[in-house]
Amino acid sequence: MDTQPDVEMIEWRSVCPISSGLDLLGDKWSLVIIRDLITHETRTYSELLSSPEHISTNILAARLRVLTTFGIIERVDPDGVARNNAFRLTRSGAALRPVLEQLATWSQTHLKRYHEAIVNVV
Amino acid sequence: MDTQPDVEMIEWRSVCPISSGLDLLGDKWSLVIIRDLITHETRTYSELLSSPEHISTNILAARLRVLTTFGIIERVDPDGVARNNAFRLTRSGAALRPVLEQLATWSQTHLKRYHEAIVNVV
DNA sequence: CGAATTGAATTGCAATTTGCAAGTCAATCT
DNA sequence: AGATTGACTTGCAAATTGCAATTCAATTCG
Repeated sequence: MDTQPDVEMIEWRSVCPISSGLDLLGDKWSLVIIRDLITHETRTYSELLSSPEHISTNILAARLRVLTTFGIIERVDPDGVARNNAFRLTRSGAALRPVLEQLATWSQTHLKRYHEAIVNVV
Repeated sequence: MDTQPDVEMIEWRSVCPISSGLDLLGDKWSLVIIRDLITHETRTYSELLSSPEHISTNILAARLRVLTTFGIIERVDPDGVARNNAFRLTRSGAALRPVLEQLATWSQTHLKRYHEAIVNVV
């Protein structure tokens, strides 16, 4: 991951919208970050770090950069001091809500037998 | 990945259904395999290999094993000869269709500006 | 006002995962 | 019977992930 990630960084495996969505978001962390921003509106770097899944600092920074590059999240007050900045979903990012809702619904009904502590959020 | 994967192989990062779904399916290949089985009902190993995304043989075998372990796919004619076997979605796997539909819809509307060749499937 | 603290990262390195190429092995065609 | 095909497995290199430590500027504290 470079310091200035470009939109060209992603290799689209095919013209399929499903595989293309996964080319960008198909990893263990991106949608967790987006979940936090759906439930909390805005979150700072350290608030995102404090989520129960324990993302590590370098991975968080890298994902935030990519998500920003692709217009899924944006900084609040981007010209102020870094310390007080936070991230929020763009229109595009907010449009992922139905994807997460469907995933949550599926997990709640089909994963409970393997992971009893799983909770219902939808 | 062991030869006989167990349900214990996955470490659930939290009790959140979204992160838990991603613990199992949050990689670049699982949902691509599931997409193929949604659109084709049953597929053999080599048919899955021939998809345009070009999964490699070891990754495909590993993912099929995990998806089978978690009851998302199953073999057709599991007692026959391996050569003629194929995979198909279980009820649980078929229930992922809305997740993929929502992802496809999102990609079609929000990824086209970065990946012009993306096609509409929903 | 200077020192310690905090928030937002970056860097180095080890461990894990991914991916390519080649090999295995049993079941069919020829 | 020999070659081929389908379904994998194995070995190894490359890329990614994750942990720990470090940096660095902006507050807060004494």
